[in-house]
Amino acid sequence: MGVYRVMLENELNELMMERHKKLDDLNEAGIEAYSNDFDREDIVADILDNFEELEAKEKVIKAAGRIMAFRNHGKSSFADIVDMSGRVQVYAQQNKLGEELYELFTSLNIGDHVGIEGTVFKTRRGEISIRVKSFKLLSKSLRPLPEKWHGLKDVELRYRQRYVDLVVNPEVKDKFILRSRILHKIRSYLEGRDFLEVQTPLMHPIAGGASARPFVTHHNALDIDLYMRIAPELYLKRLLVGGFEKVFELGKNMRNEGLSTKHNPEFTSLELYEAYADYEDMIEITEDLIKTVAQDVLGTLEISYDGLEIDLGDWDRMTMVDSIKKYAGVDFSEISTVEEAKALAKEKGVKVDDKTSVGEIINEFFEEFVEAKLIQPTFITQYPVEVSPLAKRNPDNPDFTDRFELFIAGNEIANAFSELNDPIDQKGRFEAQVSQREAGDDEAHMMDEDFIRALEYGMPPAGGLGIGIDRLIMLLTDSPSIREVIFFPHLRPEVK
RNA sequence: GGGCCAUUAGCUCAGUCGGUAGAGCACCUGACUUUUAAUCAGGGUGUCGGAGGUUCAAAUCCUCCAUGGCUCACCA
Repeated sequence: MGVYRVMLENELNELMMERHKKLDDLNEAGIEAYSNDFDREDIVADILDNFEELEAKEKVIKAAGRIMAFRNHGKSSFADIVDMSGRVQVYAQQNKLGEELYELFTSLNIGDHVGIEGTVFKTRRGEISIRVKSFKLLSKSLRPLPEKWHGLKDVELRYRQRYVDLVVNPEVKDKFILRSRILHKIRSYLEGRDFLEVQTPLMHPIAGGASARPFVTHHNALDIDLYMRIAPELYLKRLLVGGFEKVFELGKNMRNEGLSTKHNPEFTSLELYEAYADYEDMIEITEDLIKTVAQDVLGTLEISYDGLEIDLGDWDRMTMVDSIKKYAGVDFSEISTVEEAKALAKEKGVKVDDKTSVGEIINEFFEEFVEAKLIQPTFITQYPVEVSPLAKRNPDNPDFTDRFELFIAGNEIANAFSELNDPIDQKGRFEAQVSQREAGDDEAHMMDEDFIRALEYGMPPAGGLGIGIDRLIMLLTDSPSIREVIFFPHLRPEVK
């Protein structure tokens, strides 16, 4: 024991040395520093809620938690212990515990976990407290926690050591509790509408369903490379072929792209598919879902995000071409050839050298001039077919698809369309994507023969919807970075 | 990948013009049996992110590197 301390002596700062010394002392005294021999019977919130009754009955309560503060007064001491439900003060007195036990109590550190047995009372100042009859050390903490008043601010440390962030910054824990409630509410909402939650593969032989660079991994026994999924879309649509009419999957996607405040390599999405529905139905469900979740977890539809006031009760809608007319003053309904579109782009200073179709140029204009301006919830509809390889064409204008994306606060939150169920059209779209791939676009879709085969058996017409859950949670929790709503965001490996 | 900014004690932060490295919290010692960021007295615990360079002298000036943040590019 002491040997361990000596071994580490050169690597430990003085605060850690003190704690290792205390651990040595405990071991020498035969006291278990990591005991599991304590049956917690009461959680803090219940103690606070039922104080009068517990006090009247002189009930001996058994609570456990982490020590977060110490106020030592000589022959008596106060400490705060915290469990998942809250904080309560405990009060230890030398004449109640005996000299030896009392000394052990005062030698505890902030960060230690203890089990406390005692009765409740109120102090002069009216604070509900537990008078310690006995206690047990459940886990000796060997590292000092950050300062009690300022907490942990260093962003890098907060992400690398999220466990510490969660201990000392209560608002961080609250945010993740809210995240959990949002996920729960989404599930219960969809189950209420008779959707079935399903799980499809995370490892795909062909990465499909989105335009993105995949991660590659290797299966040893089969000796094949597999892609980590970039979207569950093509598998969920196979389920529509199989006869499931309302399905959703809430899970992770992985994309091998840069990191930013809006991008984490793995992120959570909701995808849902409803047979015999179309993108108009998806607009309805998107709006209703987000309103329901916001009202339920926030109690209001009026939210503030990054200093912007957003009314989730007020939803706008316009076509992509109309939005470009509105924000860029350019009318693409007058344009029919790539040459005209490129001339327009040059005039407006939009880079379109690598673009080969009007649709791609329209999309470029949209991203350049419109996206960031869409602060209030806005559905942008009618996307060009060239940038929508899985969406059904609009019957009246086959250059565009029955698709929408939802923007709030300048961020894309959802993407949905009437699903393309014509196998021949789908095959043609894949082929167009494959030639883009061959031309060097490694984010273009791959050909998925099995998916075409599935469509050939017949997929019912359907509406499909994808929601970026992390971005939705950012919006609902007023978080400026996706890293604030993901427990362990990806960072470069720690260098020592 | 480009630009800008940051990195000082376990944590939060000061550090002037280049001249002996500081505070609060935490921690240790002592006093104190109802405190509330308890109080009082004493104690500074450090590879100033790393490596070079300029200088009599570098936390401070210069170069490179590392990590992080913001931003642009990229990307749904």
